[in-house]
Amino acid sequence: MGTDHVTEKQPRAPRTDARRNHARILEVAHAVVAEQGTQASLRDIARRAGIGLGTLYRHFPTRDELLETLLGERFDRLAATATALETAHPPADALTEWLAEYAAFAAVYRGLTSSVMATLEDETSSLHASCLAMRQTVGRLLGNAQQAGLVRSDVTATDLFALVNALGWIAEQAPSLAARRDHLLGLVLDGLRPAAGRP
Amino acid sequence: MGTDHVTEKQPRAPRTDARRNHARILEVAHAVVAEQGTQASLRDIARRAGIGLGTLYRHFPTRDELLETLLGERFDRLAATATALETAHPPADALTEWLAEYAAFAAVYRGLTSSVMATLEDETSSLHASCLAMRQTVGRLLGNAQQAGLVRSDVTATDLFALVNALGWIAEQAPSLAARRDHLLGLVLDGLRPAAGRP
DNA sequence: ATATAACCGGAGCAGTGCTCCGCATACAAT
DNA sequence: ATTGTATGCGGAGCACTGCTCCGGTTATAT
Repeated sequence: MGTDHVTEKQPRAPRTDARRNHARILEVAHAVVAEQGTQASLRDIARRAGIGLGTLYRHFPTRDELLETLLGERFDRLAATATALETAHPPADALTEWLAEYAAFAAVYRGLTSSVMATLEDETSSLHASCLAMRQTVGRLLGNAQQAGLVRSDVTATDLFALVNALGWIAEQAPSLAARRDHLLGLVLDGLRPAAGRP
Repeated sequence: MGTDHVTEKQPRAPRTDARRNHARILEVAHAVVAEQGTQASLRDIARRAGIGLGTLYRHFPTRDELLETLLGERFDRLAATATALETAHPPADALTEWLAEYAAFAAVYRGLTSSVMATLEDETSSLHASCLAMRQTVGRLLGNAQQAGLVRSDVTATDLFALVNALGWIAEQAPSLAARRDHLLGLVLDGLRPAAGRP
């Protein structure tokens, strides 16, 4: 049973119009989400992409799936940034710098923080993997800082992630608070430093 | 122009059915909001109260108005608690104790934190007044703690409110995080303490 | 008993997420 | 070039949301 040609089980490549629509959806979705946040209307995205709603839903059956494609790469890049910072900076600097970077990113995509938190909780989410990977990478930075005695040992990566996302949430609530984002981040980070006579 | 009777401009008391519905709405709304959070469907509330949607909207033209009646009293009580703590405890204890109380309250009403933050920003909201009053009262506690040198002087009441609401937000995101709420509150509070050689 | 102001309740509008399926079409085989 | 069909398209439709508007009901004062 061996046909000469490569006709094993090629499921046939997607049609050109499908590929075109796929790309167009991502293009428009990026713009709309940057404008209106992760809660943007999918109908609106379809309309602005000049395609039918059904088409959008076939390409991305759930909102998460769309966000995954939209954000997955960014998350991976943030994880890579963490790894880079790990070798190039002393532990404490690496951690604070990454957190600042993440906060800046969260400022662009409104609603991202909620999505991330929900995703980390929901294992069936398609965004789960990339979020978890990112958290684990940051967990290494945290571990380094703790080993160096620069961060309290009773702080988990989950804690840290929750806090930095909460700061992102604050910034989303009001422009005036967004301006104080760095200040608040500083306050929180000070809370993570070990004090004399504490674990 | 002086009629003997008291017919000056009495706008006439509300009808008994109106009073009954008003009370019933509040009763049901409390239950539903406690169950489903502040984003509960108003249609659902009307349905469960056994009244028409129009009736609900006439009694409370906006969601905020309903929440105001539902939460205003609680807010006032929280403000009163703050005043009580101010005289009964040393500055730092008073502040931390109040914050813990607020966090506990926020845990009951899901979505409350978002409402509060939005309300503080929106002066036209009917909840604005009570929220602002509460924040100002807490601001006094904060001022005392700062004067006693127990809290950094560059922390504003707005900062503090944002942070404690953010902690409430975290707890809403996942049950597992709700369990660590007090721990996270501790972390944040440590960040507020002044360090040597800092303002 | 009656007049009427106050009140009730739901139909209706515009929006949302999401499903389903008849029809058009890109592509392969002839 | 023609034809067959798998594949993809797009919108009608369902169930929900917040909110408005108004014809019919009813409590209350006369």
